[in-house]
Amino acid sequence: MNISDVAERTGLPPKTIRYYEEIGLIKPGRGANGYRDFSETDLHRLAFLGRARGLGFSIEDCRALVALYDDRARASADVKAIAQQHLDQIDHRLSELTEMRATLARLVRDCAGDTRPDCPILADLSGRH
Amino acid sequence: MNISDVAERTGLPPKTIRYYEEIGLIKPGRGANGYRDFSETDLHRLAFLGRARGLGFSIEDCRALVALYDDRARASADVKAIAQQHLDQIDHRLSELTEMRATLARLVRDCAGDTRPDCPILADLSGRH
DNA sequence: CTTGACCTTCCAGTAACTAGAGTCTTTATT
DNA sequence: AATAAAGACTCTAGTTACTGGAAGGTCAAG
Repeated sequence: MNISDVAERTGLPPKTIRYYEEIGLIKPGRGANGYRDFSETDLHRLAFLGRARGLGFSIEDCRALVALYDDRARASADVKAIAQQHLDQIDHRLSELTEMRATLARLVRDCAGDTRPDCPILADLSGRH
Repeated sequence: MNISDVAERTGLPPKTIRYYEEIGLIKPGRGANGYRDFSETDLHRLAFLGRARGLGFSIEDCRALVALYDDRARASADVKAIAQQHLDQIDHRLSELTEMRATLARLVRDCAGDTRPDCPILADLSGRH
């Protein structure tokens, strides 16, 4: 299977697929013409990667996850540990963003947003209180 | 004032301050020895930048915000537009993260996390249902 | 006068792609 | 068969916002 077919079926752009090969996440075969020749296994692996990335797992997380996926004898605890760690990161990021949002929303609300130069947003950023 | 004093007073690392000069966000003077010599104005500007970055504004947003800050005749609407746009981005990111979190939390909850190889997290990522 | 703490510049690396140039192969049309 | 369009290939460089490290100049203290 050629790269554009795989791109279509996995939703990943060809550039990304080449990149994943470059960093060793997949190792598709090659035809006589030098074109990559993807197997069904490659396709599944790429789909797996696409879903993991969609859930926000880092590339290195993905590398660990596919290794565990390949390992028939893995313990589910190993997978859970990675997922739990990622979940904690998400929670952290969420609380940061939520706080940021609150501050920004207050500033936006208090700003007249008209032609006058007076602006509480800039006043806040400048450190005046 | 030397760079390490500024670093301490603004909370920004020296490397970051040099970087901000490199990309034109600040233009501190120079002493006879070639050392940067920061004025109180530079200090305020850096503190402003630090707060804006802390609120998640991009460097380009910051560039626009300091320009507006410098412009005595700016309209508050211009500032508000940037802030509102950023707020929208944050809301978008928040909803993505929230959804991601829900999916991941369900997977983690359903995973036994023991020594058995059976793992619902991998099952989900592999596309099985 | 030397040690150590600063300061300087410049180069390279990070995450995860993405854009574009230049070239080769395959496929379709004339 | 010639040609043109589509699609494949590699390689370089750019993106964001820094960060680390090397090599070298400067300054204050003992």
